[in-house]
Amino acid sequence: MKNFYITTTLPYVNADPHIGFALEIVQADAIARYQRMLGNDVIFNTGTDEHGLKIHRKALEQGMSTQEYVDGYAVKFGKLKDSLNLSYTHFIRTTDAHHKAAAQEFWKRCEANGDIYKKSYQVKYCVGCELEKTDSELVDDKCPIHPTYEIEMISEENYFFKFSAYQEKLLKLYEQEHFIVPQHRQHEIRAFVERGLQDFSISRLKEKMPWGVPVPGDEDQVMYVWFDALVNYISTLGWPQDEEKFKTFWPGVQVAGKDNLRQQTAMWQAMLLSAQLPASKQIFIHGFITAEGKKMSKSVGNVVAPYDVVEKYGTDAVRYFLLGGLPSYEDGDWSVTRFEEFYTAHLANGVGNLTSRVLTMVEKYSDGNIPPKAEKINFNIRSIRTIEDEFGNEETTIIKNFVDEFWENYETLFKRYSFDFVVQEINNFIASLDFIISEQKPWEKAKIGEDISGLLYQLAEGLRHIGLALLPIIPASAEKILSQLGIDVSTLETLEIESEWGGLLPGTKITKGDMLFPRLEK
RNA sequence: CGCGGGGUAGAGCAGUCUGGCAGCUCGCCGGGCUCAUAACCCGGAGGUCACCGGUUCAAAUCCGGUCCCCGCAACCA
Repeated sequence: MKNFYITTTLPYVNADPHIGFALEIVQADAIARYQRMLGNDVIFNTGTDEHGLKIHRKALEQGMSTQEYVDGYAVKFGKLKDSLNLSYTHFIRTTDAHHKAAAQEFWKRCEANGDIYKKSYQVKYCVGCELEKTDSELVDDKCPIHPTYEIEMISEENYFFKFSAYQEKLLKLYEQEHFIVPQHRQHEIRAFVERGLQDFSISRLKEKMPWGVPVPGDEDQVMYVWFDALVNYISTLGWPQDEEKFKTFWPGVQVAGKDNLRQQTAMWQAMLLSAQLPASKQIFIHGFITAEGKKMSKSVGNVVAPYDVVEKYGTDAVRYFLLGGLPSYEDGDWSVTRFEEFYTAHLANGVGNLTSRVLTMVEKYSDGNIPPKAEKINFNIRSIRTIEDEFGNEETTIIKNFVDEFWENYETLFKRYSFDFVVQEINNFIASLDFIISEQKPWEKAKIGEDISGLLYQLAEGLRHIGLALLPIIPASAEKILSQLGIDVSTLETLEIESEWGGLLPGTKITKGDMLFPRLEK
């Protein structure tokens, strides 16, 4: 048994949960569940990023204390666990005392390494707004809200992190193949680092922005939110107090959106190097979700809320679409038509219907008991994937060969985080069973008194494999399939053992349940 | 010359790294079947792989160029 650590990024709590974050956390959940099936001990971390000016301001606007404000959001994000059936083991809030202490210790290590220095720099300031402005916020060097005021230059002393010192080391890190998945993201960040790095500011004046982790040894400054937030990936593991536990789980796998590429694969990695800690093991970068072909935005009002769609379609339908209906590496589109099409084609007509027809046949033709195993039955599986024997004959393979190949592909695709192809592979398996049923016509054979027990066994056993394969994707429905086949999910062995052909015990009583995926109302 | 993604059947996409019969889902047309959730199975129609040029026995794929769309720099993952 190995230890496996996976973490999402922490969503910033200035808005309600977003379907994009639901994608990220469901992907991480599928990976965590898959790793557990392999028999590994898994720590799966998520949480909330709760510091910074934007949050502080929002709380002020809403007339509540900042703590009250973030507490409310922590609850909202925590509810995703039930809503999306998540299996995370750790939920960290960056306002947790142990996290703040860890962030300060991390700071000290970087400082001890000579990577933190104080510098005064110029900021542009609009007196009208009483706020700092970046160049991109200004039009013709004026604040668009207060064009009659002159922008003032004020100078502020902040701490900086020597990002520039890590260019070579980062480039070295990117030589490692598959450090970032997909590959083109690794190329992208490498190109960015090659262009040269600038030290970045990692603190803010406390009098302007009190809502942050105090900088060790300087009463007047708090950490800039990014610096403290990134440390969560290791503070959640008990670093620095529990060095032993930390070492057994770190480095881990990180999941992040493409907007986070620089922070996760460059800044955070440089920070780890500075604190003399191992770099992340691997970082998976997912794309964004558009809504009906358009970018989701609050002002347009087309933001898809995970709670709404779960309420309408159910947890597993949403998980299935997020993982199987969107490209795993690129941007994808959330549209009601596409969602419903996918649901009908693959959940209702696919796995739902297959489960129903297989179980009904076992009921009707085998008194509801799993029949004896077949020695060998030949199936034509040409519609699924052409497998030829040494004579070039396509029709001499039995379902077992097919299953072995299926699990091989399943593993490869899962380890590449190609969830869309994993789901496609499962759908192909389902289609193959549907095809075999049509081809073998068990109802006809039963009518003329032919023995179909071997065939029924293989179909039920095939369904068991589909149930297993679906466990990380749609856990609740997969458990239903398995329990209808008389399998208690809590007694499952590792995937290596369970994926062997023939695990289903003849004589087991099956119990047909309700429809897994009812058809959507037209 | 800021960074990145994309243009493939009516729609949505895969295939491009590593050149080798252009594929998948939905929709459409025709047929089959009754174990199953109006489901399932078979067959069919539908393509200038954005455009121009090059390399090659062979290009959606590699090389050079052109056009167009989208995202990031502003709430928002």
